Amino acid sequence: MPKHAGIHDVARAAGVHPSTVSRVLNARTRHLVTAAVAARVAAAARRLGYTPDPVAAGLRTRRSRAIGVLIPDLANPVFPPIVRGIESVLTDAGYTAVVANTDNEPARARAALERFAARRVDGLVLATALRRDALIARVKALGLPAVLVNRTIEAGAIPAVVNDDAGGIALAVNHLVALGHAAIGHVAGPQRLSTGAARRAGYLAAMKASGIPARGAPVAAARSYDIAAGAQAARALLDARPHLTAIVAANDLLALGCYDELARRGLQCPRDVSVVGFNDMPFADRFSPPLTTVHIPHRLLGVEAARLLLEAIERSGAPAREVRLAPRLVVRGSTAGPRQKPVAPGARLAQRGRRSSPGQPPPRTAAGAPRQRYR
Amino acid sequence: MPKHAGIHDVARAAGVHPSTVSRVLNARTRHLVTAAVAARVAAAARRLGYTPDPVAAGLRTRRSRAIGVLIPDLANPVFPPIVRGIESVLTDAGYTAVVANTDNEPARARAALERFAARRVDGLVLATALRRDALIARVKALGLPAVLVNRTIEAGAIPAVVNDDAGGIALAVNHLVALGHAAIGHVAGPQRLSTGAARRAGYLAAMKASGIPARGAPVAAARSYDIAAGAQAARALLDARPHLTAIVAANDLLALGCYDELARRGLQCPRDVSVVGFNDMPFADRFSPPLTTVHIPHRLLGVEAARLLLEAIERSGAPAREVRLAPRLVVRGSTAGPRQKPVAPGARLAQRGRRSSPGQPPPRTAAGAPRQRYR
DNA sequence: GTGAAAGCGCTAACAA
DNA sequence: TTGTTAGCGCTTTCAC
Repeated sequence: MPKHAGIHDVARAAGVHPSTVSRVLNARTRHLVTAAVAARVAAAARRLGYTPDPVAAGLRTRRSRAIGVLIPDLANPVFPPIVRGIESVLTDAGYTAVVANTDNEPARARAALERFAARRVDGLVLATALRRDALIARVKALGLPAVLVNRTIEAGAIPAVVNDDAGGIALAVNHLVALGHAAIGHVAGPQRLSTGAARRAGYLAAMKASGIPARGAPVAAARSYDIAAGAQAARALLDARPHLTAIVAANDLLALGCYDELARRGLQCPRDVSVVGFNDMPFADRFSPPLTTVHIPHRLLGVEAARLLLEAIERSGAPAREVRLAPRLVVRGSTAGPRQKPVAPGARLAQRGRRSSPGQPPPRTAAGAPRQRYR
Repeated sequence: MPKHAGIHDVARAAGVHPSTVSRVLNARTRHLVTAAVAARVAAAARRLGYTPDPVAAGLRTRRSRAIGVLIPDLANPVFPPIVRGIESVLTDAGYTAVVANTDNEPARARAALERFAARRVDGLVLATALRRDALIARVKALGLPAVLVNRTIEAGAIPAVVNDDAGGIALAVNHLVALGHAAIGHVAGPQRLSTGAARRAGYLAAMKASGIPARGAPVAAARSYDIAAGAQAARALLDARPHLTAIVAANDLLALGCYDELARRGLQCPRDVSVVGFNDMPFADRFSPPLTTVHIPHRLLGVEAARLLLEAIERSGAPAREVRLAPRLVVRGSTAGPRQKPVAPGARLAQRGRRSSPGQPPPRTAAGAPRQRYR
């Protein structure tokens, strides 16, 4: 059984009343106490190994100093750095971050939210937001300060830290256009998520800005942000438009799905089709080929979200700011100029081992690709 | 301001005494109450949206129903699945998992432990254990039930869920020997960690069992489990033994470091040197070449750890069991038979683009490698 | 089977 | 400046 010294023990040892001990230990009230007494109390506390119980304190003050963090999928490598950013800021501010996984299921998110509410968390960081999210209404009903991170909601009177998704996709599209591509398709993310919708819109806008007509900008949306869904969407996209020379994927996992579908068709990346991802997840530089992608400042996203939340907790009247972080393009080995002649639709596995035709720019292979390390 | 209905509100609404409400809501005491009254109370509770406050309850019962989880590095992809396994078991059992990152720094681990203790967690899951870990003494002094996961301590009277590290490494060594390798080196992990030490010992034992003399089993230990340290160790290893045809790395990140060092020397994997990793981290099948590695059941590791902890909490007299999970080898593209003639020590970048000599078994390339998906 | 009362460890108001 | 008192929301004796 854990045995903790209580405030009474310290008070007895220091020969003062418990409330004095409390005053000494609380930064806001320490100045109300004689230096001599404060020293005596501090000494007794140290001697007894006394740790104030923040839970009991919270019961009285109605502040738990705990923050609930909702993550859609910890196994998606984008989120751990975000979590660490959140955690580091909150810990430094004296809060405890309690993170829960939702597996992208609204029901789990709801359940986790209720557990957080029951534990009387002081605020929430939500990385799970849908564009139209019933959870938000519940959060507001509970009166809990909350900040969204990475994903945001449609009509947002709630602070959020997001990427410039449209701007990031424009970077990708422009990179491909500069390489000489015109037949560029988009494997979009789930349209119920702000990232999926914003990146899709950004793709369409960037294509238009490049003078490519709307019908030359095909899109297939994936049902979720994972490899299998990416492969499925790429398949639909390439079935409809076999002559595409480049694909902009809405995130890196979808890009990996594109890799798979290209391989299945006997097409090589980037020789036959260039692929760009989004997020620059850890190890994206290790893929085969190393993935050209849009880098987002993962950790900073978490840091800013936590700061915004602390701000919202301090003065609850503050307006709901949205912080938008700038992404940047990281060029690796999955993009190259288009081939002179697009591959025939029937091209199959036989082609796999073939070397690039002479006269073409040499394909960038995994080994030869310019490699840029993450971090 | 969050507004929660309290037990008194429910009592008033149901026309009973608060203690009766408490009895109804507590599974252990519900049978002490009339069915009629119980129904009335339940209805009132639902109507008011009453959620019992586990924190206040904990103050009284001295059980917080919270478990602290210490993770060395969430950004290492091995840990998220472990965390999810832990979380799912604990959540189902009515506990809240509070996870903290230690960045592999004992001081942070200690600080996090003290925060956990202050919050009166009911138990701990530690993924951070050093072979000789001062933290453990503190945990025992606090009287907290604890379970180790993945890493364990030297002299262990504390329950743990670990991999059969030696057995896993034997799988790797035997695989290489079967391919015809004899000049096999080991890039070991940090020797202050049980995984680093056990895998090193396993390597030496397996080499010996294969009839390879001890001096033919060179080892270089990395300072930490990351890519840079792996590259550094591989460098030392190859400087000392330039004729190695295979390297067994103590984990996947170290294996990636080996990839880097081989590339730097103008050597190709697996043509010139085969590499085996350990852990089968997510996306290991995506590397270039896809990594042959020892798969460990990440999620199950977490699940078992959580179960063991719950067991330890229920009956604190239980003996400290150690659960050892069996790994399995996953063969991908980073291993192949050795070349007839080892590459000359001076071989350099010029060699990079060279095709494999005729008459050799064709190197397994990324595209052609047998690929086995994780999950 | 139900009500009454005390108290978990702490803080905040008020009194001295 | 320090002590006193009440009570945060709950559980658990103990009476009835």
